[in-house]
Parts: sequence; C-alpha cells; structure tokens
Amino acid sequence: MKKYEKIASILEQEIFKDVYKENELLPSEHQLTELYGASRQTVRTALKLLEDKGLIQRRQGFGSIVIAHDKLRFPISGLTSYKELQESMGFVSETEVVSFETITIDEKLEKLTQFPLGSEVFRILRQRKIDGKAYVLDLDYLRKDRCPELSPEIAKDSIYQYLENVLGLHIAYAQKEITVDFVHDDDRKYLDLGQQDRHVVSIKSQVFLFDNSLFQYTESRHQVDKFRFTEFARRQKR
Amino acid sequence: MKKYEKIASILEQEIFKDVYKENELLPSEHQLTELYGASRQTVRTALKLLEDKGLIQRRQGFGSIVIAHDKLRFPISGLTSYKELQESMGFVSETEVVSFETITIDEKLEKLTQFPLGSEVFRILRQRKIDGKAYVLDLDYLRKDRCPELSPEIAKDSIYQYLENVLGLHIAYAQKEITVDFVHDDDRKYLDLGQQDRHVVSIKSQVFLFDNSLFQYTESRHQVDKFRFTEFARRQKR
DNA sequence: CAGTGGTCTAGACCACCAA
DNA sequence: TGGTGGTCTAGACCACTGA
Repeated sequence: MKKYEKIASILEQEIFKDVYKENELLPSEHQLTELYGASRQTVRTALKLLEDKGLIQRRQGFGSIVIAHDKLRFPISGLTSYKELQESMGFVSETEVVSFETITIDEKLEKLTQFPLGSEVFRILRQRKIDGKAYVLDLDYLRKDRCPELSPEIAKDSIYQYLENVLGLHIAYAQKEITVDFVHDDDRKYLDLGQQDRHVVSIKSQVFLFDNSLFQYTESRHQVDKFRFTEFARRQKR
Repeated sequence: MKKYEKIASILEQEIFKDVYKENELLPSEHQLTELYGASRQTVRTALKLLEDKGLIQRRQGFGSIVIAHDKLRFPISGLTSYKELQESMGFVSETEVVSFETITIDEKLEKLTQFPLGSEVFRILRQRKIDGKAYVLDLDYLRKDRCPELSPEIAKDSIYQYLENVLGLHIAYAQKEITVDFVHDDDRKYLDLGQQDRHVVSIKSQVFLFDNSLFQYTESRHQVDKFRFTEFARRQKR
C-alpha cells in the first residue's frame, strides 16, 4: 500500500471512529507530516483523496473540516457493482441468471452497444432479487475476447470480482445515463412489477478499460419505487 | 489564472480542436514541462484536472490518451444550475416565479431541510419552461441571512449567478438524491403532465458553502419522459 | 531496453483567515 | 501577525509498457 493511501485510510478510519468529529478540524498539514513522517506533498495527496470522497472540505487559511457523513449513504458515485453495493448495505441478495449466450454483433446491436460489427460478445440477462422479489433486471454485453472463460456460474456470483481478482482486468471509467422508460415485455416477465406500473428506471452504461477500449455495455432496469441514486457533487471550476 | 489551470485549459481547447484526437496520446509529461516551462508537478496537476473531467485517461508506462468526448454530453456531473445547463445545450428557457416568500423553519421543515428550527429562509417555487411547456418544477429553500437582498427578479434570472458574481458566495459541494415519486397536487398544477402520468422524477439536494454550512435545500421535480441524467464515473479505489 | 507515468522528498513563496 | 492551505520548483527513485 502506498504511503499516501495508508495515511488516507488511517484518517478515514479515525473519522468514522469519531476521533475527528463532524465539523471539526483535522490536524494541519504540517502536523500530519510529522505525525506520519511524510513530506507535505504526500500528506496533501492523502487529503485530496478524502476530499474527493466527500469526507472533508479543505479551506485555505483555515484547515480541513470533517464533513457530515451519512453513515448509510448509498455509495453509488463512481463505479460499483450491484453485489458490492448490496453487501455494503447489509442486504443479502440473490442473482438469477435468466440467459447466458454468445452472440455476434449485428448492425442493430452495433448502434446500441458501440461494439464493432461482427465481434463476439456474451449476452447475459440477470434478475437481482431481495427477499425473493426481483427489483432489478440487468442486461449485459461483454467483449468475449477479454474474458473467454466467463460462465453462468461466475455471472451468478459477481462478474466484476472475477474480472478484477481472477483476470486482473482493470476497469477505468464508464459513461452512464439514467432515464425513465416504458415497461417492456421482459420487464413484465422478469420483474415483480405492480399492475399499474408503466415505467421503469433505466441505467445504461458503457464501461471502458485502462487501454481505452470499450469492454461492456449494460442496461439495468429498476422498479421505479425501489430506485434511489445519491451523489456527492462538488461545484465545478470553470 | 494559475499556471496549471492555464496549461489544462490550453490542452482542453486543443483536444476540442482535434489537435489531439480521440484515442491518441498527449505529449509526455516531460515534453509538456518543456513546452510550458513548468515543473513536472505543475504539469501533472493540469493533467489531473483533465482526467477528473473525463477528457483523458492516464496510463503508467504508456501515456495519456484522449477519451472519446461526446460533444453534446449533458454535463450534469458536478454542480450546475438549470440556467447554465440549458444555455450550454443551446436551449432558450424561461423561468416563471410562482411564489416567493419568507418563512420560518418549523419542526416539519427542520426534518426535511435540516435547517435549524426558527431560522428564516426564502421559499421559492419556480417553473422551468421550454417552448412554453413546463417540464421542471423547482422548490428552493435558501438561508435568508446569507442573501437578504434576494428578490423575485433575481430568481427569474439565475440565483446561482447572483450568489457567485454579486455576493461572492462560493458553493463548495452538495449531496443529491434522485428518486421517482408519485405526482402531487403542485405537480399537476404547475407541470404540463400527461393525464396518465403517475410519477415524476425528484432530485433533492442539500447545498453547502465553503465554511461547511448548509445554505440551500432544493427539490426539483421533472416530467419522467423529459428526464435524463448522465454521469462520467471512474472506478473507485477502495 | 528506453521512455512513460506514479510516488516521494525538501524547500520556497503566496493567498487567505482568525485573533 | 502567525498559522493555515495553495502553488510551484528540482530532483530522485520506482513500476510499468512496448519494442
């Protein structure tokens, strides 16, 4: 673990343990350099991490204040997989793999997914259940050449975990879009919708690897009344 | 303008002018230090800015690649006001101030907004219209002591612009939540909803200043089929 | 292997805040 | 005015990539 990560993680733990309380100041950068035997820059890199996470607010001429941290904040800024999410919230969730197949990208799918025409991808449809009720329906397209050994068993567990821990595939970034769409046949079939429901929340994502290549296209469809998205946003400098 | 901001903004312009094209490499950090007569750290700070904006992807041992940039990407990661948004998209929008009043926080509002009991706030209800149709309904609560001169005229234009440019009030961060809610009476009254619409998208935000104080609570209600939220997300390091 | 970005140091000066 | 965070420099070594 890098030095600045170590410092950041110690400070983070101490914030959550209320060693440093909400609206109070962290030790100054100068003090932190002495506390951890690091240069100022290293300390600042650590503080930047905490700032990006929304844990502290730095203020010139004053210090770094601990921000109010909702301990049950839904942590979906950044990229996080469904399984990680549920576990961090303390829910036990199940995943049912409805279908798992290899397909070739045709013109229609090229438009939708942006994968190159003729390339082979996995097409995976999964139900996400909590207490036996299906609240989320995931449709994934994944480049087969990057993970040829992917199987329904892995898809039932966590695909991301497999990609990262087993294949060492590192995901870099994603572009996501959230809209509200009309209910489709598959939604009716695989989601436990109310009869009157006409809409679902749709989250479409394109996921890229570090080499800038498109790796995954996903559409995740959520029952409207179970959907919640929270974000910590900083004012953009323009 | 700081040196690293200057470097970042030059590079950004060049990316948009296709001097550096998508999927191509930027000059190396070493080359950039010579190009701009800056230290490596300064160059790196500039590149970090571009990375945070989702314009480039840096890769150890390789270089910084320009990411595909959708020129019409809806830029709502970070904090941006409605007016800024519409203008950046090239739409002409109007705002109607439905009501503008000063109220005192009672127990019910304390729970909702988190403003202290007994404090005075402005309560502003506004319709956002495009082509004469109301698609968005905004309800704002703002601490009166920080902007006592706020008026309906200012609210009709842009509150954020006034706060930043006139009062020099700097907004630091916000916590936002997006959900789908049932339509209320006010939605029916002030939004041009279809008869069958049962839901609206609700975006609730708490907005904080640099001194960590809560300044604004807003609920923004959107017609479901006009709502779209996009986000550029990086994989979180955990 | 040479070249890239990633981490880290030590030190300087500046801008800002509170007392 | 002293202490804080913000910017910037010059230099070092490490980790990784592609040829």
